[in-house]
Amino acid sequence: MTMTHFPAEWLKGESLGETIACELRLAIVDGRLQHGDKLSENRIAADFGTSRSPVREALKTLSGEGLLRLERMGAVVVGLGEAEIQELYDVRFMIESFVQERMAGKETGALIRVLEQTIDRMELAGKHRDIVAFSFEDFSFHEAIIAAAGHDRVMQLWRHIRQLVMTVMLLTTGEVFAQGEAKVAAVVDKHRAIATVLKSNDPAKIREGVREYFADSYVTLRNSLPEGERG
Amino acid sequence: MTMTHFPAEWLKGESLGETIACELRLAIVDGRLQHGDKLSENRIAADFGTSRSPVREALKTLSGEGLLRLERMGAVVVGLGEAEIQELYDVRFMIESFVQERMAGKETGALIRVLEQTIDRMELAGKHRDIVAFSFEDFSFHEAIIAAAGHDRVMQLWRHIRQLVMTVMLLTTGEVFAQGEAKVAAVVDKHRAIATVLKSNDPAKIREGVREYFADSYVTLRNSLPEGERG
DNA sequence: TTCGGTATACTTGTCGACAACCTTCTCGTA
DNA sequence: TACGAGAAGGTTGTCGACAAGTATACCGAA
Repeated sequence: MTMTHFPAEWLKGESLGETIACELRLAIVDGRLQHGDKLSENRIAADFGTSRSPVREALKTLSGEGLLRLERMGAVVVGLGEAEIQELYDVRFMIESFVQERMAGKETGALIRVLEQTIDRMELAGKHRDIVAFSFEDFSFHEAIIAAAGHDRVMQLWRHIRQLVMTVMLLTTGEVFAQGEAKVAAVVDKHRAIATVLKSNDPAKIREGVREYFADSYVTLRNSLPEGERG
Repeated sequence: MTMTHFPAEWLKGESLGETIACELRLAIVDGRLQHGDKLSENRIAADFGTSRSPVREALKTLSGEGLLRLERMGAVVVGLGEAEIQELYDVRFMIESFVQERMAGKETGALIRVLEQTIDRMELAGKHRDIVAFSFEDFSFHEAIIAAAGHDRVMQLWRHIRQLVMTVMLLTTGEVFAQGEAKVAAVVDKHRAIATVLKSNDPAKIREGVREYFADSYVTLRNSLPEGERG
């Protein structure tokens, strides 16, 4: 699954800086840019045919996502190896645990409806083998849950990793699709399970459901990336 | 406690963009810039006597910290009211819980030594009534713990709020000092308690210690800001 | 050969300028 | 008066240029 360009419809209306950030992010996540590579603003600006300003903005964004470090002399790629992806799942787990446990007492009817719609669209995208649509719905599912908590500052944390999560999902979805329809269906089911425990409004069930989801996700991921994809 | 300028020694060697970010951050946190205020890059650049480039960088940074929103037309201040500060404590609690529980099994000797040194310096700064030094040690204490976990991505999350936390500490420390020596000593003791539970290496004790620390911190905060300080 | 110093090329931080866009105010018209 | 078109001012996104600082390469001397 080679994906040399970020889906154009995902960055409609975005600024040049955002676009460059998305392209560079994808290049880092899929391994075209590897750990230790040094990037120069001038060089990237030349590659993209822009001035340094948007590149500068993009590098700052990516640095904020932890994909690279801004040093005195050039930006060095940190990359996203297996350990880093595990860490990303740790953080997602931490955030979703916090958010979902916090939602135990609240009215979740509206959220549940949105989630079920999202899952249906996800299932449909799975049938059409539409990687971009599928991963987008997957992403939307989790973002909807986090947004529903109404915790501005946790939402802010999420904003710092959302694009990265989206990009990682885009690539892992490709791997999942390559493993056949059963695997795709399993992913859909996992989301239905989350929606179900959320509907139960039982804190213990929710906590366990989230824990299970992420434990399982990491296994899926680990199987998806047998050896390549090192960043 | 009016503090119209960010401590100069904290931004020695920082770029103009960082400096402007720190000054604006302080202005937002201490309420000189209030919720809903609109900021213009041109205006701020004129105020600071710089070009728009560093201002732009600063606004992006502050937007990343959630202190303002970048809209089509100007940046609008989100501010830091009581609810937002509570949320900030939520996030700190979430991060430190994750980090400290994760540290239960590890060798913490080196960390403990650093923490004890830090607490000693904190106590000394308290005796000298040195607000800047005291809050800096307070900040260093928590950052040292988080850094010791060795979890790059959680550290990355921390980076997004560290400056904000530092600024909030700077102001709350002023309030604490105003409440007399006993209160200052209590804050020092709370840190000693954290170091102690960490030394115990007992997960349950650690979890409870962290919980207690933050529960207490929020009470302290609430008492510190009786009605003013709205952002 | 190895070490020290200088020149060189490249890097970032900052600046001022311009174009495209949005908002708002004003003015002419119904 | 009410309303719509258009001008005017303000805003961001992007650009190219310059200065200051740093790593590197090179060259001469010991």
